[in-house]
Amino acid sequence: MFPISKTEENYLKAIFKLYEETATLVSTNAIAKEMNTKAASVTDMIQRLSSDEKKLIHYKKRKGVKLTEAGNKIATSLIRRHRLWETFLVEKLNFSWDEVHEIAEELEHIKAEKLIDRLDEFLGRPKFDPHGDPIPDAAGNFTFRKQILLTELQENQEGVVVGVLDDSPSFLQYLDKLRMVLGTKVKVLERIAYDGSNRILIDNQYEQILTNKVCQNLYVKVT
Amino acid sequence: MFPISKTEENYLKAIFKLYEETATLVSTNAIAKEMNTKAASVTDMIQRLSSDEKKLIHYKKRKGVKLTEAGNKIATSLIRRHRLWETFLVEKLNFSWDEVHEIAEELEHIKAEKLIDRLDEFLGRPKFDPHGDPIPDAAGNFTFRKQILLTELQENQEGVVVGVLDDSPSFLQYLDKLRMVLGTKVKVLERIAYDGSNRILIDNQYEQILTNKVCQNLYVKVT
DNA sequence: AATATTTTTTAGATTAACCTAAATTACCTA
DNA sequence: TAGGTAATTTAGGTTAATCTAAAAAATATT
Repeated sequence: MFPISKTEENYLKAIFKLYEETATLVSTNAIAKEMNTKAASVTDMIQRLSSDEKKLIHYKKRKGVKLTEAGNKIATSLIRRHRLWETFLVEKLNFSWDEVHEIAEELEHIKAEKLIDRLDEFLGRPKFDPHGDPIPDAAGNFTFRKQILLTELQENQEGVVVGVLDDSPSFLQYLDKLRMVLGTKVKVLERIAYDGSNRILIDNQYEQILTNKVCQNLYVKVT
Repeated sequence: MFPISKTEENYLKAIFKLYEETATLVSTNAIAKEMNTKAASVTDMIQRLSSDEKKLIHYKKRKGVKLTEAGNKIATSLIRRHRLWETFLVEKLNFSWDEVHEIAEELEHIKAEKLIDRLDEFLGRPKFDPHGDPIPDAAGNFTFRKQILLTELQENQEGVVVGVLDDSPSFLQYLDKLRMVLGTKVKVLERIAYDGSNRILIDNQYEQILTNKVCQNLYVKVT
């Protein structure tokens, strides 16, 4: 295989991300913004990545781009490396999850297969990184994070409201009063053993006690 | 501080190494050989590293180069990172000591101070890497590996002859016959409890039984 | 539809890191 | 010391990755 530069890898990662977010062909400008560079530079790189020798992206002039199978494989591998290193930094080196991104951004470009596999093993082949994002396995398969009930969230874990089990008007009205909508951030501050009630931080702003019953009817996704 | 590229770092490391080995000004050709590049490229880089903005090496045209204080600091930091990562790979990821070099060669260029400090801590602030080479501390100080007597080397440990205790001609002549000189590699294959004699592998080539008396008069450095 | 605006591409330059070939300097030995 | 060889530097060129400015195409607006 031809060698892929760090820069090329970063472009592939950006295209992967943008395509995932929008599910449409990715525009030159969108890539330029994502990569903090100029549209002209993006066009250059697009031409190289879509060249006959590389074929890492599909490109129709003035239409936009998306990854080919080969490009997708590389991007997935990068995400795997990134998230494994983030997990390492948080779990083994005691970084907090908000300070690991830039360092992982560097580490992810080291390609040695054996290194990644040993790291994966050392970490216990984790399926999710410290932000709750899935870590693709060596074959590139993601485990989708199932949504869980708020009662299943551990103390100090954070999540985002993604749905309800009980969709009765009274429940929804109650949620409304609590200012909890889809996308609201929640954090379990404390779970009171006595009655299963929960001290919840809503939107990083205010605390609220929620009963076990309420929490059993709220779906969240770990973040 | 101005940014230092990976390539510049590698040149500094090479100059450090060559200067340490020869203790004389390092020649353009020596660097070219060490870095697998051409003399002309080396001259280019020498000019950049010795420029008024950088001042990482002392350079007298056609005389050779050596590191400045600033250059030395960078090289030492690189060695620190390299050896810490090697230690990590061997001790935590179960690599064998002969397969870690190239991977560490990549990892060493990641500069985040905090990463290196946390890694150091995670490894228990080791003073030597898996090859027995000293790991400089955060301030750049090396712990010198004390020389020990060959009798103090463990079974299966390897060392390099660095001196003698007894410097009588008869002893030196005997060593000469054994083809043991300064720098000769030795490995303790077996220590015979009965009489304290030692089965030694010399220069990775031939075995020899050495008496306890001989081994008590030979200084080695663990490798 | 005609024009204006935005997006994308092209053209042409720049910088770091390399290269080869040629010129210069240092050194070694007869 | 003269000449020859080896080491070093200079000159000039290449490639990847960037940039700005301008041209071209697509999209929006009147």
